[in-house]
Amino acid sequence: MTVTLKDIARQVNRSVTTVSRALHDYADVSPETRALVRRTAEQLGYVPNVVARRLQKQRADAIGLILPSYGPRLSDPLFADILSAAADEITRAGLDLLISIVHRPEDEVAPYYQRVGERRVDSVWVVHTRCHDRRIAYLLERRIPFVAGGRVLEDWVFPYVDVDYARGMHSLVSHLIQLGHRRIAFAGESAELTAVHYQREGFRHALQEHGLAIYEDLIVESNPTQRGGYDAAQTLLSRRDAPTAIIAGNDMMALGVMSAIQDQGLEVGSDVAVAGFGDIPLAETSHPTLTTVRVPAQQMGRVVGQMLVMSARGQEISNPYVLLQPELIIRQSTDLDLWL
Amino acid sequence: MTVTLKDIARQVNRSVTTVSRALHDYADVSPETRALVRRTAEQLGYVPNVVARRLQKQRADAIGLILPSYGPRLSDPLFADILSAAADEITRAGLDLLISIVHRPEDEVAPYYQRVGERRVDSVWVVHTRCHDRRIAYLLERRIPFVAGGRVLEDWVFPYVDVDYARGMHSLVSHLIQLGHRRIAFAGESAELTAVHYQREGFRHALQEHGLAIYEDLIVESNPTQRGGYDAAQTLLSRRDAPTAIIAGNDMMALGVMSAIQDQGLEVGSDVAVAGFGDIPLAETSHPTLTTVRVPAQQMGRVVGQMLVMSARGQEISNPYVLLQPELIIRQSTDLDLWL
DNA sequence: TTGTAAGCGTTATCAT
DNA sequence: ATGATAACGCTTACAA
Repeated sequence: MTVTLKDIARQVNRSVTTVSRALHDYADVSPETRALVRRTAEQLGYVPNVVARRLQKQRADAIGLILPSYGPRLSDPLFADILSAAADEITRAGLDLLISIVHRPEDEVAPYYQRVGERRVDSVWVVHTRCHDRRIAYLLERRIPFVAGGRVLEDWVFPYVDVDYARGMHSLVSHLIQLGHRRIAFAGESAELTAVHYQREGFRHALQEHGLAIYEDLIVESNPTQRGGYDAAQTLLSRRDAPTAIIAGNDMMALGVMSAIQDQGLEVGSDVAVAGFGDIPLAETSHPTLTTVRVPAQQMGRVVGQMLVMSARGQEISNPYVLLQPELIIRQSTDLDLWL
Repeated sequence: MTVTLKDIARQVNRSVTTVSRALHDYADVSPETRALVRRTAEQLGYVPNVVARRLQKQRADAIGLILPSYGPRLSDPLFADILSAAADEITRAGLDLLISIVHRPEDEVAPYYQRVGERRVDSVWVVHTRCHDRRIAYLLERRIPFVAGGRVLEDWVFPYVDVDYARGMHSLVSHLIQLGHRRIAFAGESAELTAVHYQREGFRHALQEHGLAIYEDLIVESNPTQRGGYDAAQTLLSRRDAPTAIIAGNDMMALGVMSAIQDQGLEVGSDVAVAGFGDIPLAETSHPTLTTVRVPAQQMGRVVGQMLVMSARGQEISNPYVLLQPELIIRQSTDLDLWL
């Protein structure tokens, strides 16, 4: 049924070797043979068997993404954009992108070793890094090629792409302070996550720099969902000395924060300012529109995709430590006068 | 560096054949040998090379998802949930799920043939089916194993999982009519999509059944985004004889519809009723909360995943035509009295 | 310019 | 109960 090099070879009365070389445009094949082989291959509908090639080349030509079900959800718009862009880069390069889901934290490292050991993939993509990430330690220890979406707080050396959350947070807090806010809160996901760690760091640093007090009870942890934002805001607003501004770790949380404020009969932007991180499409169309720190998701995806390709090919990664700069997008939720 | 069967064989002084059989629990291996082999494999850290196995078995043990960049976005919450559940089923079965992105409609069929021909995948998953879908025609013609997420309007026979949009729409329209609405609009994506076709069909059918006129100019097409819903609502509301209820093809569009209504100074739920399809998390937390036809995304994913696994294994699919029933979720956007 | 032969790591067939 | 041999489809020394 399926056509192999052997079939072509028989047809054109040449050896399999010659056919292989002809198809790969080797110089030491006569033009006539090359043409004949190509024509015949076309005619017979030859499609190379990549599995055989992989066995011979000892390369899987594939990249693995292991997605913790407790980690970034595919439905997270930002992550979806990153993933799309990365998948695009990877398929463009002729490699496969394999996705698998892992449910329990205790199973989170084994799949990496397994997939690489089994030769399913050449390199893996680690997402949602934590400050002290077992996965990274494991991969480094076993010398498994990988690229991380995010840094860690250890002084380990490995390729990563990350966003400068501290800087983004700094410009956001400065913006709020300029508007006169003195009691600013931050609600983020677990501080175990490197991203959240840097958000908190930027938060504290900005307050300090402006000579403002840091109220630790205004730094809270919550789920990275709209619901999580809602709950956190409720708690914060019920405090005596409630904050006049609430920053959320991501835009979905920020939308939840806005809901909570509105449900208390307060006005977002005047009574309480709100801001998020990400700049998902909803940020622009919410009521009021949402001030946010834009994360360059597509660029992240492109870059991480390219790095993964190099890593999978065993090439040196040209620029292995990439820190992308976010951009502050000011909208109505911090400044109602804005009519965008 | 990497341990193969040969290494184990040498170590235990047996043939490669025996080692292979021992590891696969064949009956014709002595208990001692089996134990010895297992122990040694463990000790040496043997990991089977699936590429070699695939070549020998002539199976890729993998499933391909080819995602049109103009089709369902990964960030579509519903699709993300379907995909997660399917990926879970697939990896549980020991198969790989490969994702690739295709950009141009003219390139949308070739990748299927290529991936299967190259033996990268055994079976493919077609999403976002259209009424007359070239992809399905192509796959059937070439006898490529596949499972479709959605039906077509041809009388072709192939395995699919779909949602009964017509029925969902019917109960939604009935609900609105009961509330007294007579001018109901529907804004959906292109009617080329089977899902939208059935939504329209259910829409017309429900009106007919209740003896109401069908105003064709209240059936409009728009992008499946919040923006698309916003624009469609603006157009609809500017008509003389504007509708008193607007149904959107999905929840994101419905949110856009709500924004447009609010921006015109009208109240959602009293002045104009709004409903969507999907029941994404945002539907429950929007202001007002959104009436919607719940799509059982996770179940869809599980089912399609299981079907793909059977298909990839060359097994007969036990129940190849699955039509899942949606559920009407009534919230404030059609009935402001509801205090949920 | 072309061909022969070996090898990638596994499984299957057929002996012993 | 075990082993020798071939085969899966391809690439690549090496030889001619």
